Amino acid sequence: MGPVTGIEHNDDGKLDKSSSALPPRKQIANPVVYKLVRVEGDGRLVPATDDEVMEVEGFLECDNSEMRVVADNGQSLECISIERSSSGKLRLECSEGTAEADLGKLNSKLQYIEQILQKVKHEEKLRLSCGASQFSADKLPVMDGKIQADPPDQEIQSVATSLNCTHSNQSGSFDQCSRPSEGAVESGSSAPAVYSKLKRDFSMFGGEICLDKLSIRELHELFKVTFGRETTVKDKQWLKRRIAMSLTNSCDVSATTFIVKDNKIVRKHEDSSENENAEASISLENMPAEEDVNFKDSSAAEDSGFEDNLVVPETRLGNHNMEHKSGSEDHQTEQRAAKRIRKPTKRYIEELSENESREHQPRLLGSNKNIGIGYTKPARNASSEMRTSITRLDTLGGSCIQIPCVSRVRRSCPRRNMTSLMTFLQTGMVEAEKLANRVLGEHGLHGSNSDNKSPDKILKLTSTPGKFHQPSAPEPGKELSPVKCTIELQQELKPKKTDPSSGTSDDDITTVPTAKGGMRRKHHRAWTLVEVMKLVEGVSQCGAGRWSEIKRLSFSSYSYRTSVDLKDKWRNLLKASYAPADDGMNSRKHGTIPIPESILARVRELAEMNLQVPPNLSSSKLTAGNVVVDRSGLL
DNA sequence: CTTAGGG
DNA sequence: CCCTAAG
Repeated sequence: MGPVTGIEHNDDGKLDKSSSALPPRKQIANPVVYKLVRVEGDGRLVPATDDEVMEVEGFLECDNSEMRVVADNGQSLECISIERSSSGKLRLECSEGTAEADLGKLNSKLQYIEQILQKVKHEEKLRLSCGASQFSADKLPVMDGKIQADPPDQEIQSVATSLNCTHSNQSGSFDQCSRPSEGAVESGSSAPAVYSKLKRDFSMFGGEICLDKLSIRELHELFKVTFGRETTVKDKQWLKRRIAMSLTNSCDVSATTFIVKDNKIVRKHEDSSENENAEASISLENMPAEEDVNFKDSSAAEDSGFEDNLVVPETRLGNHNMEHKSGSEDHQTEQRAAKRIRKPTKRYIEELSENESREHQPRLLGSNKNIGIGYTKPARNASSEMRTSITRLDTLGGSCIQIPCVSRVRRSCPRRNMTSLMTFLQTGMVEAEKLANRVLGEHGLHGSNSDNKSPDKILKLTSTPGKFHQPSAPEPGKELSPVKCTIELQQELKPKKTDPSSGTSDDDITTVPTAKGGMRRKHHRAWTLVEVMKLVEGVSQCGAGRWSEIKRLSFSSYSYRTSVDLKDKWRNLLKASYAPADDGMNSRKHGTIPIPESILARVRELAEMNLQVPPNLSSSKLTAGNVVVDRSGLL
């Protein structure tokens, strides 16, 4: 959803929290050291600035006491099953490996949760503005307009689900926790089960309503109780919102599971006020109810598809819960929810999209739209990407966004990095896709999503969250792979089949977007043996120097090889054939592919031929045919 | 536009 | 590979 209405600040999204140094006590208690870092688009972690730290500080402080618990538990418990990678924005760095992973998960979850919350909030606001407020009045008091609930939305459900999911992880303890008064909480929901659950969760808000009546001083107290720290903020709205958030979070936390935590929370609430207590209990209740089921659902949802933002939110929720569990208290969660939330993500996304859009979009639009779609399928491993893509969707609005993501991915991976296996798969897949596309039509519209899908899938499977290199379908993926034979065969076949139309598709792959004046061409494509052979053959047939002709005859399929390229390559071949004479070995330079002696020999012959023949050839094109014959005979 | 050659 | 000059 769009902009974050309720959220005040925003971290840019990239920021992450974690922290180590800031709160002294935390360090003491917690064996794990957290560091606040910003995750750059490329995945690098950059130390957070003071400002950023400040933003997050609150969380840290609050967490101090519990963080440790979380960490411990988290490690042993396995905080999150959901694996959304932190690729995007936030990431926790931990000194401890295990903790690290968990934390990362938690963070990602938090992010999702935040997003959801924002979304909900946003919706609520809208609703309120529309006059829907009545709705919330009784059942769900509107906290700040934040979340209330209109359960009808799937989003809410998803949220609930996610919450439950979290619980499920730690299910054992949960059950014990309690679900005392589900009925009471539910108050009047005629909605479906899920819905009702939500309501329950939100019932907490009921307490919130009271917030409105509270004086600032009272709010401060409440704040203190809730977050364990005092606040000097005089903004009533802010306080209310904050508290509301914390409450919401607390619910999650309870869900998360730790009894201990629950206890803590409960205590707090008790101290603070009746309302809070009620909420806490409620939240607990809610969570436990659907634990397992929810969890599964959420995961399923992810897998099923990201089309809806909702899905993402779910995931996030899960993460969020995890975090709570990990150690963050209400207030932590709250802060995140309030601050981090989506905005950052959006920005982040936008930035990314911009960068990529320059180069990728043009290409994508023209040739591969499908790819984007394919991504939609969520893969856990690819979570980071997924996220990105999703985000993009939000930003751009619409399916279009997805495409960019894909392109982006492609971009990131120059192509070759993928393992040979990948290449192999890709080649096959890509070609198949291309063929299909071509058959369908070159328009670039490819009607077949399926084509895209498969590649995407592969990519997802293969690729790891981190950086993602994907050779990507769009690319011809011909020669890159180390495995020459297979690839070569494919390549050869492919060109012939696709030749006619291939030009277009190839272009996509190869062309260089060159936005400004910068990038000129593609990312150097290594010459494959097949290509070299073709070149030699072409030269033998057409004669050296008639590159355009050779290009047409032998390289029509390879759009990325221009006549100039052929010429250059030939030049290199000549050099190679002559100079090193042969190492004795077929292989040539390290990086370059080994050129079989036979080919070199042939190149030499042709070279000699050219020396002799040139006059003849040059004499006339018409004679070319004759010339060719002669040559062949000579050879 | 195609070649040829230098970077 | 890229760029440019020359035809």
